[in-house]
Amino acid sequence: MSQHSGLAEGERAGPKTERGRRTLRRLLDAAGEEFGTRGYHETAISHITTRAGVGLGTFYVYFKSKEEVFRALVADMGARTRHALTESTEGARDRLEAERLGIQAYLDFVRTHKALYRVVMEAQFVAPEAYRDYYLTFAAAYRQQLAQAAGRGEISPGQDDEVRVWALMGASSFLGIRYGSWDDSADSAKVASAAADLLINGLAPRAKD
Amino acid sequence: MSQHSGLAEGERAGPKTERGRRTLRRLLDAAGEEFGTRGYHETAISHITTRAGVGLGTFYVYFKSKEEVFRALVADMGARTRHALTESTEGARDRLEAERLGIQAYLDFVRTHKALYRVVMEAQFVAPEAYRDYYLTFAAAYRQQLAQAAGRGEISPGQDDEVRVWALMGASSFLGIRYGSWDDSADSAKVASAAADLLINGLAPRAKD
Amino acid sequence: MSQHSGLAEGERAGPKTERGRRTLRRLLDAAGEEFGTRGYHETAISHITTRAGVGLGTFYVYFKSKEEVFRALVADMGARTRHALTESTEGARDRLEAERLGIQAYLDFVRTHKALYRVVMEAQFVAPEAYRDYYLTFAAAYRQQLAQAAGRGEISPGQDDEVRVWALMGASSFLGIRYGSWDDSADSAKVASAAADLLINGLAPRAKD
Amino acid sequence: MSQHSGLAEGERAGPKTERGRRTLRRLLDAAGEEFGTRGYHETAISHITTRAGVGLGTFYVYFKSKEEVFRALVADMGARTRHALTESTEGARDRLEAERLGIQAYLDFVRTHKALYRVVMEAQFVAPEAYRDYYLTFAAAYRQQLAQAAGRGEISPGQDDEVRVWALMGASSFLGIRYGSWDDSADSAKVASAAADLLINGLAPRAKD
DNA sequence: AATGAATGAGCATTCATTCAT
DNA sequence: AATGAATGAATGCTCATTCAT
Repeated sequence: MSQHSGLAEGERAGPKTERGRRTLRRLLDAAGEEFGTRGYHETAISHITTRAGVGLGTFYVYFKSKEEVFRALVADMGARTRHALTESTEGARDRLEAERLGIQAYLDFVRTHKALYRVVMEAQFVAPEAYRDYYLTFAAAYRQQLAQAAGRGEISPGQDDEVRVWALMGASSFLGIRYGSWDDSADSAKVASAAADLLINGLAPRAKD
Repeated sequence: MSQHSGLAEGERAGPKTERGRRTLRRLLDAAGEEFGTRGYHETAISHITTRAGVGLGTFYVYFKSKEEVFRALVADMGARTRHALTESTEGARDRLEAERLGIQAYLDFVRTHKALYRVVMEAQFVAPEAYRDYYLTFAAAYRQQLAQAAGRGEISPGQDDEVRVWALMGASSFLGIRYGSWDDSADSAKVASAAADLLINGLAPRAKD
Repeated sequence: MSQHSGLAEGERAGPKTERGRRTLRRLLDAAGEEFGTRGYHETAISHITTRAGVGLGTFYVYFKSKEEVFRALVADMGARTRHALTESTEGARDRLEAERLGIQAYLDFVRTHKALYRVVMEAQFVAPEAYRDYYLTFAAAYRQQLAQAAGRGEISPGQDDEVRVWALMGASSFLGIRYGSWDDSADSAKVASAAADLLINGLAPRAKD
Repeated sequence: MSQHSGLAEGERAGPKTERGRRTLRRLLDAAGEEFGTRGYHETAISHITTRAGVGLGTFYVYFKSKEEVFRALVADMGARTRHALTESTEGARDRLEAERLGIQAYLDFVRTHKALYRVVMEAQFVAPEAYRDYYLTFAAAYRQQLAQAAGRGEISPGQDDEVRVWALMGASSFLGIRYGSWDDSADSAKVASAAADLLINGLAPRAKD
């Protein structure tokens, strides 16, 4: 689903030499780290190049602008997240189990990629189209999963899949903020379990209650 | 719960004269509009004062810094949102109905306060504590509602109310982005209904299915 | 014909305080000096503000950009030159005498305004429209003088006044470079006399020759 | 007087291989085109090498600096202009006719070499010595022509040949700007005729008037 | 209370030039 | 001969904030 190229789609021909490729990767990593910790506006290009251990001008050999790296990072992050989720739910028995596994995988992913996660969030204001793309791509794939699962009878048909998808993404996203970014001390399996319980069975009182 | 004072809690004593109060309100409104449409970093103090029709220096008579107005705006928005939600769910028969009403009210609120809504979102990066406060305050009240409702048997006890609250806030929040900010053409009652159906009954296949 | 305002036409409302007016004038003078001696591209805004004795940011209180001061300077110079020429030829008996007086006045003007003169020349490349305007305005006025003089029989009608005007402006201009900018040791009256002799009587052999 | 070598006088030994000579020519042509259309300061070496279809580093195999190519271009242009003028006036009956032919040839030359002509003009600010040389060389040759013609009685002796030469060059130069660069729609023969009439017969009223 | 002028730290970006291959 | 990667000095411009009036 993605080769983790680190290169945004539509990028112009990459570096020709091995050295060039190494520099590019360094720059990308440094940018992710800096943007992710200081935020877009507090990050100066010189912060990135210093961290990457290259000269200031070198940055502009690889990127047209500050925004461009940022966008590349967001796209890269989208591909990686989708990849992680796909992998984590591969072994699920059915969609309901996949939901739980997905939430947990997402939490863990956020925890291990805090910096890049922040980049995605900030994209909302720095590169809105990139942010939109991120979630639109996500939503489209998610909807398909839901439709297929409904077809197989694994989940209820629901009233509107687009609405369900956004509600589900929102739930995970906020749990990611609360239990991934802000406080990562909770047991992610338990959080995922409690969340899955809500999303699978709903708020309504159960028979046994 | 709030008188829509437009003044953040903890604000130092307000203006003494009527003229002063008017200037303050103008500045606050202008700031909301500017921050909400151009974003924090693209907004210059001069944009705000120009829109407010006052001199540049006047801004600093009323606020200590750019961030301060921003924070005041976020706090104000939090109070207003809570107020709107409280009002909207007042007539609900039970918690389940309140959920649906709350979602719809939230969507409508976002739609009618797009600019200020954006301010809240951006607070995540501009004034993280304000953003945290916003949701923490929200979450606390929400948890209480849930606990009381569970006590009354209106909803299932669930595994972890903190988790449920964040999942529910996330769902609404993303629906707010999708159907409030990005595309406000959909029927908010239908969206709320579909969302409430998911959150109340869950994804799991129903008896009738 | 001009009030030597130092302000380009179309300038937005000027400074409101006396202090502001003084700062503007200082900036304008400093810019003229710097551009005139180092050239546009070698001049940094900081050179100008340092010379003017104001802070760097102050520059941008009065001008929108580096190019804007430059253009203001060109326009100002145009007005001043026209003024000087008008004055110098006021007492002339007829057009022929006016030509000689004009050339000499022009030489003297260039010599005493070397810096600003250079600015005009460089405008050709920095602000072509300003340069065009400069000469177009000049040419229009000059043509009128010629037409009136021809009507009075003071000069021959000629084949094409536009051509004559440009040839005459070119002649003066180059003499200005040669005897004004490059080498100002020659007697400007003699140069003007020799030039006027050529332009009035032509190259053709004279009767007495 | 020149073989249009494209190489400035004083250039260090040229390329040894045929390939090298071709690269040099390409670079020179590309530089002329770029400098001539974008101007010196807007032209980056990379523009030149891209247009020439060679690598960036290659430029420095052939030129020591950006200014060096520029100067080479100016010198080349001087040689070519002189050549064109010499050729155009070869068949003239006398100096007066040569003047007219020269003006027309100059106009036509400017029109067909707009880019390079701009380079010469800009030399005034980029490489003043080159510009000086250009006109000094010109002036020297012109003076000689005038002196000889005066000796032959073809033109009046005049008061000062240096002055005459500069006035004449200026006239042609400005006509070149006005009717060569800015507006090349006029009939160059007519313009030359009107200009020659002025320069040959002067402004003074004629007998027949 | 109101304001406009002044400020300078800060930053993105450009580009001529060098150099190892 | 050819080149692409690397560099860092240089600079235009923005803007939050201060302050004298």
